[in-house]
Amino acid sequence: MLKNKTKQKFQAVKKNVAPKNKKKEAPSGKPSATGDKAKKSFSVMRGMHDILPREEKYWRALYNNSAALAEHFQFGRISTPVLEEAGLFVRSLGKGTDVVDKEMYVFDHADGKVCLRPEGTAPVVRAFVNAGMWNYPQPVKMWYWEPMFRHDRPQAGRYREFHQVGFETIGALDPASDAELILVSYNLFKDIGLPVEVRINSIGLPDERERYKTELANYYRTKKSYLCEECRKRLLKNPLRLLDCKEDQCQPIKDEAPQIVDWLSETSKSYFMKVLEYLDELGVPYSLDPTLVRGLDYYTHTVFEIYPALTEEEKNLEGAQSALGGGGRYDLLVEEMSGRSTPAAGVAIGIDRTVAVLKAYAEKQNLNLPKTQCDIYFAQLGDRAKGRTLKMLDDLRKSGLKVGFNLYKSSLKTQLEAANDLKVPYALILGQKEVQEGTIIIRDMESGIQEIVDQKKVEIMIKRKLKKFDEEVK
RNA sequence: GCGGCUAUAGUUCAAUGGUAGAACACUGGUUUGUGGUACCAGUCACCUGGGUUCAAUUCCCAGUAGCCGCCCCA
Repeated sequence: MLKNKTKQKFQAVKKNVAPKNKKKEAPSGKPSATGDKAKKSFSVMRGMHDILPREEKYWRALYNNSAALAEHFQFGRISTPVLEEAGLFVRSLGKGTDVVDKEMYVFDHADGKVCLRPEGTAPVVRAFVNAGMWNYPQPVKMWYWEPMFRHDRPQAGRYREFHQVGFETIGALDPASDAELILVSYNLFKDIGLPVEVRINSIGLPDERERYKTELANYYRTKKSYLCEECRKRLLKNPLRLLDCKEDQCQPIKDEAPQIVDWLSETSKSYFMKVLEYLDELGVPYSLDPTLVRGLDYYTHTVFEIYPALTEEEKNLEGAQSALGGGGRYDLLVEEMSGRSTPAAGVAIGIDRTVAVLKAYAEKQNLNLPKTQCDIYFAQLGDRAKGRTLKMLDDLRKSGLKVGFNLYKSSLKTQLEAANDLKVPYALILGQKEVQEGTIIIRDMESGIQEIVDQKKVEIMIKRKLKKFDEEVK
């Protein structure tokens, strides 16, 4: 849709421009460069999207909350390049994962294969290693808010350029750090009024997982004739994915399947239990999901995903059924990247996806979105007032007042309509007469009562009125 | 990457084998310097290419894009 709309806009613009070109070029007799034939218009590329000013409040709500949480929980902001060596992800995410095999934007470069980063954890770990952060006080806690790229087939909430906010704790092997990350991500949504649920599981260490995988495959092999086609493929290729199957015929088999928790060592198991204990104490609602096995190779122990907590009715909302975020522990990744064993855990949240749900939600619910509201509106009439208005607007800005205005409308009616839309309690009106007299009108938007005051006193008076207004509202 | 559905104004939707209409939004007016309601007017659209046809926005095919399911994931 966006593509077409953008195209149409361009065409509309072209129409307006066309007559001018004709006039200009008619005398020379040369054919117009723009001509009558449609000129190629540009559209946003597939799977990409513009973030328009209208959506900004949702992005800002999320960003502000992320930054506030990061500050409170003491995560330092890190920003890594969009471009990385392709090998970084091949080694960290693992060959055979869809992200690496099918979805990376890879380019040949004189220095070898480079790519647009498909995720945030590997670059952060790379930066950790490069900067020798072992020498920092441990653990090192970092957060990021960055665009990511994956060449996947687009869908609602699934873009080729998307944004993630992520939190990583490197250098701590402590169930409390797992719980802290879950708490931060949970609050990220909860604070702005979006209800979410946490699904959690533990996938232990690689050798435990391998043993389980064998066991799971053995179990499924005995039921092979009852499986759906897709599951038969999974059985050969990636047995863990059998747990993702949504086919009805496979459900009973899935329900009876061995669960990974039972194949974990005592140490792994008690680590997981401890994480759950912390979550209980924090009051973070979670559900154990034995079928949750995340796709990236680097995960160990705790894995979790965050889903919007939707009612049956809301599940039909566009793109609302997928995970908003996910993460887990990756104790072996730093060693894989550097040879130095360092435990770590992290979480990544899909911002575009969250914004989509937030938008759908905002229509029904009262969300804690930042107020872009103005304190007052400044209406002006006539050329002389316009010049004075700019000056006064600047003075009011310096005094900390948020002022709505439109210098390019001359009708007072229109300007007061705008003031009304902004729901400001007071409007200032500056016309020719007021400019001459050095005064300005303060209009009470509710009662319509107006008073004429000296321009020099307007700032103090309006502040006094606003204070009084706020008290009355409370 | 696979399967399906869809494509008309800024948005949400209509109608139509003879080039299109509403609501909301936007601009202006009724009110030559006064909003919240009302009324009036105006601007803006048939995704692209090919085929069938006297004639295609409409039917057919392809492309493209979006959405849904799968895959995967944020």
